[in-house]
Amino acid sequence: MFFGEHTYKVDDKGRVPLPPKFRREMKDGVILAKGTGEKCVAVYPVLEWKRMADSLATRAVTPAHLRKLNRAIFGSAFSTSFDGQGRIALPHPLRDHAGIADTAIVVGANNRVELWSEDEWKAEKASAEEQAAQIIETLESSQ
Amino acid sequence: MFFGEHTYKVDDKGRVPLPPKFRREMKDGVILAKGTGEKCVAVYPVLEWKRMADSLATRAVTPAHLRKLNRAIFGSAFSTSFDGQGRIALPHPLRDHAGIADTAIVVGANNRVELWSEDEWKAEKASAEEQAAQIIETLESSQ
DNA sequence: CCCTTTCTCCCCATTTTTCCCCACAATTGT
DNA sequence: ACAATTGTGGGGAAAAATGGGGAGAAAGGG
Repeated sequence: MFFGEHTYKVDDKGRVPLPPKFRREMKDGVILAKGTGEKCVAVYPVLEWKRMADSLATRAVTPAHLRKLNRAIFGSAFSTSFDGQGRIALPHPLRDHAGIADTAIVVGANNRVELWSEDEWKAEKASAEEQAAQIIETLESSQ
Repeated sequence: MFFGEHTYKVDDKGRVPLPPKFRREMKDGVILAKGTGEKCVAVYPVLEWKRMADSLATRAVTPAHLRKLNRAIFGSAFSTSFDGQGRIALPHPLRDHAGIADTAIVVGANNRVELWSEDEWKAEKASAEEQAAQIIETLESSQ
């Protein structure tokens, strides 16, 4: 389980540290993938990612469908691990996708970790909080 | 398992490098074939390709059917291996089929690798991601 | 049948990138 | 206050990306 929001520098070699607590849950290696829908990079512990990939693959209805699905799932995923200082290297396609320059916001999101650029995160957080507030409103008014 | 999306130059002799991780899984040689259905080149490790060809052959319903199948499978397949720099040479028929000019997108898709032209990949990726997103939606909402 | 041309394959060279290691400052916990 | 951990920055060795050169095989035309 990953919690919290942390800010880290991305050095000019594209390396990002993760919080020590996160590393300990990911020492077997991680899978980097594009955040589905959002402009961020998703970081999964390998086991968690395999579980997800399997449950997706079983939804394929035809061979052509499965090929396409594999392309989407595996094509956007990169396998990597930590260096001696607890950093991971961001592949260029992913860094571009998330628009991450020299600062990354590292966000714990239950079963995965997400990396955001400062700008995208600010926008996402604002809209997330607004939506959450609305949901809470409707919940409370229906009591 | 093949992961990720990588961009490589195709030199004027039609040679394409593959990522080092892919080479290590393919050092016994590879089979190049037309992507079934899609405008791409499929690259299989020999063992994986044999497994596939066998499983197809056992489903042939008549001898004539089997002959036709063999022609289709083996006729468009090329056996090759890596040169000293980790490149494979693309036979002309395949390069034409995939419309690959001077840049190839190398996509890991689980048990195989695919080579795409920039344009075809852009289109395919968009539709593949859309499909995946739909499935993810249904997964999440069914939880 | 032989010569020419093309293509393939293998080797070498250069630049770029990646990876692994070390160093130091800042922070945390004891 | 001290020791250990963590954030940040680089240096240097190794690997990888890219580009050609040239020998030999295959193809094609006279």
